[in-house]
This record gives sequence, C-alpha cells and structure tokens, in this order.
Amino acid sequence: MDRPYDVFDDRCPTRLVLDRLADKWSLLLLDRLDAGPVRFNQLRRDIRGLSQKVLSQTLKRLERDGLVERTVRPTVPVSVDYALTPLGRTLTDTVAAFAHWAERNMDAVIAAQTAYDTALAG
Amino acid sequence: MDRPYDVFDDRCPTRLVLDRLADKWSLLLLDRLDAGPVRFNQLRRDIRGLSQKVLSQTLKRLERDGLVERTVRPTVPVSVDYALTPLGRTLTDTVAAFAHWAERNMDAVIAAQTAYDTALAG
DNA sequence: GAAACAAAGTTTCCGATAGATACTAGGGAG
DNA sequence: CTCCCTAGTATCTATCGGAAACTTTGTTTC
Repeated sequence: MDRPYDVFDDRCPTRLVLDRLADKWSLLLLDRLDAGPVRFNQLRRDIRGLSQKVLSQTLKRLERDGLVERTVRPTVPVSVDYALTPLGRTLTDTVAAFAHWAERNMDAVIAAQTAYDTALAG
Repeated sequence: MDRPYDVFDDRCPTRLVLDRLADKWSLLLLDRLDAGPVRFNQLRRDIRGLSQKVLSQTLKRLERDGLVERTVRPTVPVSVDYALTPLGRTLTDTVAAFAHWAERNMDAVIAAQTAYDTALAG
C-alpha cells in the first residue's frame, strides 16, 4: 500500500479530518447545503435540534477545513449565507449516501434493537 | 416527498441511527471489520488511540443496531470475535468512501486550514 | 503452591465537549 | 420608546471520551 495517509494510525492527520466529518451535525449540514446556499437562521430552522452555538461552531470548522464558504451580504440587516466549496461538493454523494442509508434501513435497525433488548431481558 | 423518515426532523428515529454512525470509532470499526471477523484485542491494537472502554461501548451499540455480530468461542482463554452482519455489509461501501475521502483529500484540507489560519492572523 | 500472564471486558476518575439558555450588536417597524 | 430581526457570543451544567486500574477465568512458569 503506497497511500501516504492511514486512518487507522492515530498520529495521522486524516484522523483529525475524520473527527470533523464523523459528526452528526456536520453530515446534516453538508447534506442540507448540497441543495444550494442557505442562511444561518434558515439552517437553524431546517435542522431541528441544532443549537445556535453548535451550528456556529460546526460551520466555522467546516469553513476552516475548506468544505464550506461563508459569504456576508450587506443587506439590512446583514445576511450571511453558507455554501459548499468545490472540495465540499466532492463529499456530498458520500454524505447523502450516509444520511439516506439511515432513512432506508431504519426499520431493520429498529427490529435489531428490539430483538437485542428482548434477548437481554429474557 | 413520500419517504417515511426524515433525518432533518429531530423526532425522527433516523437521528438516533445517524448519531451512532456519525462517530469516528464506529466508522473505523466498520471499515476494519469489512476485511473479516476480528477479535477484541486485535481491534484494540489495530485502531490506534481507541481505548478499551470506548471499544467495548461502540461494539455493543453496533451489535444492538444489528450491524455487527459478536461470537464467543470456547477456546482457552475464551475468545470473542466480531464480524459484520449482512445489514452491516450494506454500509461498508459508504463507510470506506468516507474514510478514504479523508486520506485522498487530506492535502487540500490542510491547505485550507493553513489559509484560514493565516487569514485570521493577518 | 504462589506469581505472573492472557483475553475480554468493567469501573473509576477527570478534563473536554455538547446542549440549553441568555445575552450582544446594529439596525427597522409600529 | 420598545419590540423584533439578523448573526452570532457567553455562560452554565450534564454528559461523554480517554487513561489507567481492577475483574474474571483459566494457564503457564518457577
């Protein structure tokens, strides 16, 4: 294997990236932004359960990692919108696959959980 | 949209699943198990930085969700191995895509981070 | 027969993180 | 003048992750 990076090695920088991406809110944000630029409060409304603080932090990290671009427009009041960068767009298929696997396989997962729990109880 | 589940809704059970999957250790474990059954301490050695406690917890959750199967074999001392279930195997392509995106795009991410940090400093 | 080792965990403790809530700043509407 | 909009920041607490010690069952070593 001549890959320069290895996710199984904890000293490898890919771990830092995986840490960022392997996060519920990051995935939901990337998935939501796939449809086009969205403003801060719109994201907050669309992604139910996401607090302002965590939204702010998560967007900042995604921006720093070059996946999301932040644009301030001088409207009144000022509006800010967030969009995927080209790099971010290379991830969206994978992210969408993930989010939608959960939707497709939910029933199987619930069945497995129920079976597991009743096996423990019995 | 006639999809029964919606990840953007916080009352939707898919959120619970996404929570499980959108986790660094779960992804690394699923990726590692793709190659075949592996024993507990082997996983601990292979996935650098993963503590016993978190390995144990993560495996338990993945087992409960029906993604991983735990098999105890009556060797001396007893050995336990973990393998993907058929349901778990439906995820591996996506998981691998994720883990390996990090490896492929690491350089771009580092460049973005550096640019971001120097822009803030300057 | 006591000491040490091995597998697969569990328990304990502590510092970091997430979530809820409240607050800030710069305007605009009533 | 007061409330409401934008896009956040500040604070507080509960939970979570990581490190290391301990447990259990049994084996090998001295």
